[in-house]
Amino acid sequence: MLNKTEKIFKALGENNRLRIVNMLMSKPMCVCEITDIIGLSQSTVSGHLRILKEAEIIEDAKDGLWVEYSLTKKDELNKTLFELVRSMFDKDELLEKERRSALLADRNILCKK
Amino acid sequence: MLNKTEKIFKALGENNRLRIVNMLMSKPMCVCEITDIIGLSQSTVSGHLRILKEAEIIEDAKDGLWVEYSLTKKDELNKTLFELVRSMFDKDELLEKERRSALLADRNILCKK
DNA sequence: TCAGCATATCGCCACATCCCGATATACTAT
DNA sequence: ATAGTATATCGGGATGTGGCGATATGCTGA
Repeated sequence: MLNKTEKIFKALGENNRLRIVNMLMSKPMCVCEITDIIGLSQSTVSGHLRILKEAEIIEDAKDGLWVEYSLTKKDELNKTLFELVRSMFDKDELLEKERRSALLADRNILCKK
Repeated sequence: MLNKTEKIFKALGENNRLRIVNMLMSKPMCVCEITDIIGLSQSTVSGHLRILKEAEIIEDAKDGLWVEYSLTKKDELNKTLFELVRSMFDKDELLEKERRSALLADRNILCKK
C-alpha cells in the first residue's frame, strides 16, 4: 500500500525518531528513559513515539505505570527494514553512544521523582 | 550517518515521490514521461526528482534535450532498499498500473510539442 | 546566431511538522 | 477516595514542505 509505505518512511525520515529507533535496537525502553537520553521534552518524545507506533515500527506494552516501547519484529518486512537501518547506522559515533546509553538506562533510577 | 539516513527516508516519505520511484522500477524515464503519467506540473515533478537525486536514490543522465532519470543501483544498500520498497508496493493496483504505463511511455510521442 | 524545446529554478500560498509548556488522563499505592 | 507518578494530549509559535505558474537555463538544429 502506498499510504502505509509513506507512513513508514515518513516516520523514519526524522532525525530524532531515527535516534529513538536506534536506542530501541539496544533494548525495549520506557518513555522516561528515552526522554532522559534524547534530551527533548517529554511531550515531544511522546509525540514521536506515537508516530512510530502508528507506522507499526514500534509497539507498546504496559509495565505498571510505565509504558514500554519496543521494535515491532513480527513481520519479515520489519526485520529487513531494521537490518537495513542498522547497517545505515553503523559507524556513527553519536548513535553508537546512544545505543550504549540505552543499554545502561535504568527506569528504577531515572523515573523515580 | 544520521543525516544521510534521514535524507533517504525523508525522500521516500512522500506519496508522489514513491510513485516516481515505482515508475522508475519499470525503466529509466525522462521528466516529460513522468510528468505525463503522474499528472502534476512539470515544475513539481522536477522538484521531486531533485530531492530523490540529492538522497542518491536516483541519478540522471543526458539524452539529447532530455534528462533521463534512473534508480541508483551502485551500492548494496540501495539494492536492498529497492527490493524492500518493491515488496511493499506489491499488490497495489495504482502502482501496478503506473508501472505498466511507465513501460509503455514513449518520449518521442509524449514530448514532441 | 536564433528559435524552440525539455528541464530547472523562483516566488508565493496553503498546509504540515516540530518544538515546548500546560494540562489531562490513567494507573498505583496508601 | 486521594495523592502521586508516568504518559498522552492540547494550543500555539516557528519553520518546513508541496503545490502551482512564470521565468530562467541550456541544449539543438536550422
